[in-house]
Amino acid sequence: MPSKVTIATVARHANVSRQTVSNVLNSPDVVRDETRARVMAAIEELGYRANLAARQMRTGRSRLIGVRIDPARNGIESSVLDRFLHGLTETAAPAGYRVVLYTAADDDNEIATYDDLLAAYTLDAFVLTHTHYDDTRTAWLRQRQIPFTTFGRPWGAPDLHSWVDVDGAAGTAAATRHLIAAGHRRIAFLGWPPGSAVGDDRRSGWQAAMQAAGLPTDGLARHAPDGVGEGERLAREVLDQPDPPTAAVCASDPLALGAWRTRALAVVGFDDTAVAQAVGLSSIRQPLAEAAAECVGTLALLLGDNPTTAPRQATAGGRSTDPDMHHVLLTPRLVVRDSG
Amino acid sequence: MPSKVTIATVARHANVSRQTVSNVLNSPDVVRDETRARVMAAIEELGYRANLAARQMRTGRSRLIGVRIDPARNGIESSVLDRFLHGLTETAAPAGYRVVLYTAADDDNEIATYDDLLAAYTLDAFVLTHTHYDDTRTAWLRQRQIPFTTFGRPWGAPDLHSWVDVDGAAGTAAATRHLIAAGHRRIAFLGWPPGSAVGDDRRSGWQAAMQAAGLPTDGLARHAPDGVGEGERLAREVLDQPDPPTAAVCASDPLALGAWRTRALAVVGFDDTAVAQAVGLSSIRQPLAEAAAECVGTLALLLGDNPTTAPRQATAGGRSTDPDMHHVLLTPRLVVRDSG
DNA sequence: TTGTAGGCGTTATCAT
DNA sequence: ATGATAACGCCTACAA
Repeated sequence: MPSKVTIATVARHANVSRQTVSNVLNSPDVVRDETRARVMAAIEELGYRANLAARQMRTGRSRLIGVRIDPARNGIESSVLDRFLHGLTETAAPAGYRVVLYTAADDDNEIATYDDLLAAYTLDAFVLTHTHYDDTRTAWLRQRQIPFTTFGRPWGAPDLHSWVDVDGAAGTAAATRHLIAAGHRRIAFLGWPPGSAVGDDRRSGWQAAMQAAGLPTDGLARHAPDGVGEGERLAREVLDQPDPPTAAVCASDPLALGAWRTRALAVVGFDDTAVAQAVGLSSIRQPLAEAAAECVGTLALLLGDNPTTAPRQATAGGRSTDPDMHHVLLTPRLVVRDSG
Repeated sequence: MPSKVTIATVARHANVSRQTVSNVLNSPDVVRDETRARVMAAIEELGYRANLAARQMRTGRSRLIGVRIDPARNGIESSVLDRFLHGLTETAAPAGYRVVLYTAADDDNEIATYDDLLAAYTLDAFVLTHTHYDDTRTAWLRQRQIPFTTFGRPWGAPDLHSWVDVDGAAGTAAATRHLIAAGHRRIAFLGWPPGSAVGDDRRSGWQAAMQAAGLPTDGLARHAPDGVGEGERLAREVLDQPDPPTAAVCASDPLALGAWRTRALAVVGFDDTAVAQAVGLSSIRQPLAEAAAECVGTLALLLGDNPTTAPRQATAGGRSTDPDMHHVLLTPRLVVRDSG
């Protein structure tokens, strides 16, 4: 039973005091080489691992990071969060952190959950997803000085915390340029109703790329809630007018799939979901693993981990009062398939 | 700062000793009504929450459950695990447990991770997914008496632990009967190469239903690795023979989508993924939220939680040596859409 | 450089 | 029924 190996066991085994063992772990440079080697050998041999609960009582740090998991909403978007979550888990582990999941119905509910998670489990930090206009969560966390970063910019709010995001506008712009290069001149945009931060951003990329190419956008944008049926409807709408488009940039894969169904448009979707892969839809793919890694890196910074220190031992420093905010904007990549 | 409220604070506030507060929390029946009420009021007023790290040092229990998260393999299956994970997180919380994520490349790697998670974080239990033939993980856990349950039966191995699963054969049987009722007589099965436990199971349901209806199955089964392209190829293969089928039951949505593409077969897929929903594929849907809830229930049993006790206080009993094994087999549901 | 002495917040044991 | 005391494993002074 390896769990019974404590720091005292190691100390006895290496003929040193418990304190020396602790030093080897937390301040290796303060102990003599020969001694350190002996202690390390004992640790190895005994398969010792520091008990985090005990450590936490002293340090107040749990090495646990909270992330929300959402229900598979439209059923289609899920793969995005899924990949992000996997990336987070994978990069957090070598940094000495583990990911704890929670669910929440809305912002208020999520804040209550923070409170609970903080009080009971003493989570070290949170990664927030799905940032939106009037996001109340960030203020709550900031006020309490809880370390956190968001996957998503602080839309429409002052820029007061670290964040990581993917440049949606750059994605739709790239898609638009790709279609222009393929010879299209009339290119529509099918997106969500104005007012969703992410949706507005994606639309702006199309608009900018069109304007940069000297192409008109009047009457070429249509908006509806997400969905395949809606996508098809919007597509027929733009097609059913004088001088119809020959291509469409879409804010999501479902919308794109609907448009693609008409077989009358070249189409590019967004998020490169399983659906796009399955039916051969061109789509814009977010670098989610990278985004996750950046989130972990940001948190490590916030938590005062020394990057040069070995993962597991990295404990020392108290969390600095206000490290520079970290802002990372990643560029998505267009995946070209049959649809355009 | 609510985290500073300790059991001592409450004790002072209620004019009792710390121990009495602890009793109110862990053995409510041992304390006088009047006292309990006073303590509860203090707890409420102060917003006290037990510190789990400290509790863990005494009890050895972390109220943390480990679950593996996989990379989005084929990119299509992800939604299944995603929904399961969400269900787990959601039902674990009211039971007083939180879900911790980890990744692992293979069984050996996963076992090493158990070791780590157990030693460092003292996880209380694990939920294993993706059980398979020659699964080495369960033996390791059993040997160490680590509480766990699997989502998936112990395929081809002695039945020595609790598990929850969905009856795949029942699903394909239902799909087959549905197609028969719709008038089909020649019904193919498109699945994965023999040797995958889940795949073999799904095939058996089709076979049984066909035989029960007195219909032949000779030459109507085809196997290939998962994928849309493969599905289409298999479909053409069965169609390209004398007396071809008019319908196909498939082991997965990608295979079904490929078959559906030929427009020559009625088709039913498996897992009701986002793809099926998007393109209107009939598919068999696993009750993943229920499965997750059953897993949590099983673990609660294994961990000796008293179901009648309020969630958060439920701590008392030591884990009993060998509670009855829990086996739950859930029935999936056929979702009928355009494809058959 | 190494050892000794608390104490983090809980719960279990044992008195009262 | 309630209260004092010890102990879980670790880390951080401080002393040697």
